Amino acid sequence: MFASVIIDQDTKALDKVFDYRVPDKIEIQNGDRVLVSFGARMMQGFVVELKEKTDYDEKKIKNIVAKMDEQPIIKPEMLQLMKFMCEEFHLRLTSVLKLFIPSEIREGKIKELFVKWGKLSKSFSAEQIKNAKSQKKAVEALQNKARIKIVDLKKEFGQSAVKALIEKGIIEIEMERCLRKPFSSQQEDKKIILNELQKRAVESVGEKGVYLLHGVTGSGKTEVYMNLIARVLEKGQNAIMLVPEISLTPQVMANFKSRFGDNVAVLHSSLSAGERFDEWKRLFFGEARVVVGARSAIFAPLDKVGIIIIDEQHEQSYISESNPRYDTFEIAKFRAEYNNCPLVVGSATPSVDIYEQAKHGDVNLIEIPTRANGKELPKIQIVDMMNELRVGNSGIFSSQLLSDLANVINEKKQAMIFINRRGFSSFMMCRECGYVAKCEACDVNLVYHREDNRLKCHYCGKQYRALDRCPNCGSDKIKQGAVGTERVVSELKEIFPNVKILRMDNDTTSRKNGHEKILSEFRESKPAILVGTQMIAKGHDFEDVVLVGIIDADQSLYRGDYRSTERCFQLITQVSGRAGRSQSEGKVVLQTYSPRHYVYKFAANYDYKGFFKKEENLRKTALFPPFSKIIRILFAHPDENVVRDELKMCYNKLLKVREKYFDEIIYMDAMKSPVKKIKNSFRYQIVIRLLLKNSREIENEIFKCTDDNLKSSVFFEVNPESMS
DNA sequence: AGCACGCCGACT
DNA sequence: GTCGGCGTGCTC
Repeated sequence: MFASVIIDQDTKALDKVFDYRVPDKIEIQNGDRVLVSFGARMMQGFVVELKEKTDYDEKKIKNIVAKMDEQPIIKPEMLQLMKFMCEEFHLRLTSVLKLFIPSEIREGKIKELFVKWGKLSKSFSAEQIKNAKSQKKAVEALQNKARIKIVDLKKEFGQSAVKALIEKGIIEIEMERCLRKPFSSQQEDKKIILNELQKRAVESVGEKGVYLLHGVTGSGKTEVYMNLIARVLEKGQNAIMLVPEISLTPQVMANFKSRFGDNVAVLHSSLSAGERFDEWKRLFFGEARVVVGARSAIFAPLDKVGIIIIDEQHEQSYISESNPRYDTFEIAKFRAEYNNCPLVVGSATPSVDIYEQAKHGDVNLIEIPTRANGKELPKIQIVDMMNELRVGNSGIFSSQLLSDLANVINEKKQAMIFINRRGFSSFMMCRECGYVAKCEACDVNLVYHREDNRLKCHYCGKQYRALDRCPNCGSDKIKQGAVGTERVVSELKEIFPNVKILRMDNDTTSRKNGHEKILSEFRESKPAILVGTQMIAKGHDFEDVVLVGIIDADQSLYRGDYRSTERCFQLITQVSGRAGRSQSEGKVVLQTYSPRHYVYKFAANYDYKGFFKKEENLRKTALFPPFSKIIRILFAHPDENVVRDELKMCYNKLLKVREKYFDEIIYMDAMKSPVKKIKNSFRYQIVIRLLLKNSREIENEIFKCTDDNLKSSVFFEVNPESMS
C-alpha cells in the first residue's frame, strides 16, 4: 500500500504529492497526519490518497515513519474541498492546506503533538536512586499510578530529578497522540417571536439549494438566521454562520451565545492561536455545533452541516485577497452541495452578481420588504453641491446639512457624518460641470496616480495626461476630490464649539479597544456627532441617531472599477440604515457633485430592483461581469527584470490562446499593476476579459500559460475585487 | 523551505 | 593545496 502525502510547507517547489510506502504495522487513513523522512529531515505531512500502485521508482520510496494522531485531521469532505479548490481556483495544495489546519498543529510544532507519559521501567532497581529524595518520591508516585504525564512529573518533583530518572532509564517515555476527544456539554434554548414576514422567510428555506434573503436594513434578518439554525440543530445537524470582519462580530456573537450557549464556537481574526485551536477542536469533535465567524470559518471542521448562512453577502471581506485567494461563497456552495443542505445568503443590498443569479432561478429569492419594528426607512435628501458652489458656498458642508445638524443639537439627539475615504488614488472631476474623466476603451472612470501625475485605466492600462482644464466646459476647477475625516472634524468643531464630536477611522481605532471606546463614548454623549469612514456604516444600533450626513458620496462612485456604482448604492443604503432605528424619524442628507447620476435616484427611494435593472443593462452593454469574466494574472518578484521577462514569456503564450478563441476574448493586455511595488516586489499583470461562452475551457488554457517554473509568484484572479 | 552538491577566491 | 562563498536543484 502506498500513500500520497503533501508535505506541510507552503512553497511552490513542494506543491505536489510525494508517495510513501505504508508499513504493515501502521494503519493509515485518508487525511491522516504522518511523520515522514523527507530529504535529510523529518517532516510532517498529510495523506491525501491511498493506493496500491505508485508511479515513482519503488526502490527510492521510503516508509511512513509514524501516524501522528488517533484519527485523521482532514475529514473526507475537507479533502475533497481541498482538491476542488486547487483545480477550480488554480491554487497550490500546500497553501490551501493551511486554511484547513490550525497553525497549532502545523509546521515545526511536531513536538507538541504528543503527550509524553512517564512509566516505570520493569528493570529498575532501587539502588540506582540511592539518596536522591525527589527522585524517590517520583518513583513512588509512579508505583501507585502506572503512568503520569511528564509535564506533571516535572512540575511536582522538579525538572532535574525527572531528567535524571529518564537518563538512568528508570522512567520510560510513552508517546501518545494529543488529539483526543474532550467531554461534551448540553444545550439550552430560548425562542424568539418572529413576525409574519420573518416566519415566511424561515419557511421558504428548503432542504437544499441557494437562497438569497433580501431584506431592508432593520428587517430582522438575524432572527431569521437564528431560527433557521435552531431548526437545523433540532434535526441533529450542525450550522455554519458567517459574518463580515470584526465590527459586526461582538454584537452578533453575544446574540448567538445567549441563544445557543455552549453550542457556539467562535472563529475570528483577533483570537490567539491557542484560542483558535481550542475552538477548532470543539468543532472537530462535535462538541460545538454552531460556528460563527469571519470568512475563514467556512473551513470549520464540522460534520453533518445542516445549513450555511452568509450574512451581508455583498461584503468585500468574503473574498480573500491574500494567498490563497478564494471566494467564500464558492466554498460555501461546495459544502452545501456536499452536505445536501441549504446555503442562505442575506443582504439589504445584494451584489449585482448574485441578484442576476436569482433572476435566472439559480438562486431562490426571499424578500423582507419592511422593517421589523414597522418604522419607515429614513428619508434621503439629495443635495446638489454644484449648486452650493454656484451660490457661493465652497465649504465641505451644504447649508441643508448644517441646519439639520443644528436641529439635532437643539433636540439633544445624535448625528453621524460619513466620509468616503479610500486608498491612495482617486478620480478627477470638474467642480463646475461635473465632468469625470473616463477611459475611451473601457467606459470606466480613470484613476489619478500622483507619483507620475497621470490618469490610468485599471482595466486596460491605458494612460492619459492629467487634466488641468475641463475638456467639457473649459473650467480650471478640475481636481481630485478627497476630504479627510480630520478636516471634517476640525471644521465641525469650529461651527459647533460646544458639541461632542468624535472621530472614527483607521487612525483612531488602531489602538486596542479603540473601536469600543469611541462607540461607548458616543453612546453616552448627547448631543453628539460621530464622524467616520466605512466602519461606522454597519452593525451598531444607536437609538438616538436621527441624522446621517454623507459627504462626497461621489468618492465611491468614481473609483475606476466596474463595481463602483454598485458599491456606492450599497454604501448609501447601509449608512442610511443607521438613522431612525427607534422612535424618532430618521433623515439622511446626501451631498454630491453629480446629483443626476442614476445611482442616487434609486438609492434615495430604496429602489434596489430599479437600480439592479439599470446596472444590469449597463454591464450587458459594456460587457462587464456578470456578462463577461475578467481574469487577472499578477506577477510579483523583487527583481523587476525577472518579472518583466516572465510576464513577457507568459504573454507570448497567451497570444496563441487569443488566436484560438479570437471571438471570445474581448480584451487582453499586459501592464504594470496599479500598485507597482509591494514589500519590495515589483508587480506586473495581465488582464483578460472574455465572454462567458466556453469560459471555463479558456480559463484553463490561460492558466496553463503560467504553468512553468517561474521565479515570480503568480496570482490568478477571476473578477478581482480590486486591481491594486 | 532546507539541505546537499558544486564550482571559484583568499588563507593557515 | 584547503576552507568556504552562496547559486542551482532536489526532496517520494
